[in-house]
Amino acid sequence: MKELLQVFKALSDETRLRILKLLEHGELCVCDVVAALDIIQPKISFHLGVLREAGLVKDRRVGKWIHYRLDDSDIFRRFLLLTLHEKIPEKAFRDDQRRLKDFIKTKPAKLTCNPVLQ
Amino acid sequence: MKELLQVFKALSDETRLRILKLLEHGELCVCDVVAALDIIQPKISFHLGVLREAGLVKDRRVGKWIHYRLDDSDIFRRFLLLTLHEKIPEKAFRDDQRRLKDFIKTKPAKLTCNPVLQ
DNA sequence: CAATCATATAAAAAATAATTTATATAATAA
DNA sequence: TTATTATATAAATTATTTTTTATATGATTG
Repeated sequence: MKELLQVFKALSDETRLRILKLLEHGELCVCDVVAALDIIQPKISFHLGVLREAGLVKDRRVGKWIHYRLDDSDIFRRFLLLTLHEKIPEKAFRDDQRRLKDFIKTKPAKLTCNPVLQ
Repeated sequence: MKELLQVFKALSDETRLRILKLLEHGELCVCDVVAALDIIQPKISFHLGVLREAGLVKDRRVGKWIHYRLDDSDIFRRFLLLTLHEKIPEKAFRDDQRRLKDFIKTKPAKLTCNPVLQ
């Protein structure tokens, strides 16, 4: 009950949906998300924390970076994430995707942070 | 997107989950819900409004009463409601169910309002 | 080990949502 | 048609959540 509420609350915010959509294609570090959404870092950290507490994302430290990825180990959350990705068209957050691309392109040093995206 | 947010927000409140759980077994009028949840009427009306706006319940007038029922005409909402009913044990809101029963029992005149429950 | 970089957290401020109280509306009953 | 019953709505208050600003932590690099 409390858990259900926590998951629904986590999904009740546009910034957080943007983050989840961004993570659809794989793991990202906080600074990637900051750049993609063009939102200040403490705000992103706050929202990532809400998503983590709700069990919708997982984090792991990689050197001085912290990487976040979707957590679909639970079937209920997995369905919600699938629905989200299906219901929200790619173009809805086209700008986020573009800024992410640009950020990664213009920062070759960043590749140590996110080898997945090379 | 806006619609998704609206649905998740509607599900992010304990009172509203109690209402949805109560409606699992069929249509009820506002005064039934008021009695079952033991919550003042304007508050119940407010929450029913939120659920209605989100497309999770439907209403219809029956004489001077207004009946509410789950609206599962959309597959996404239907899944959410099913999950809710599956994830929240019956006993979680046992008191609500009991108060509803008592209310209906002690008000025979009410049967005009809710023939379903005779 | 001092400086820097990436991220988290705390405190204050701002925004949003829920609750209460009072009143309006609409249907029915007297 | 007046009174009553069921429900909705508006305004004011309270509570919760989000945002901002400032600072702390922890790892890395020079």
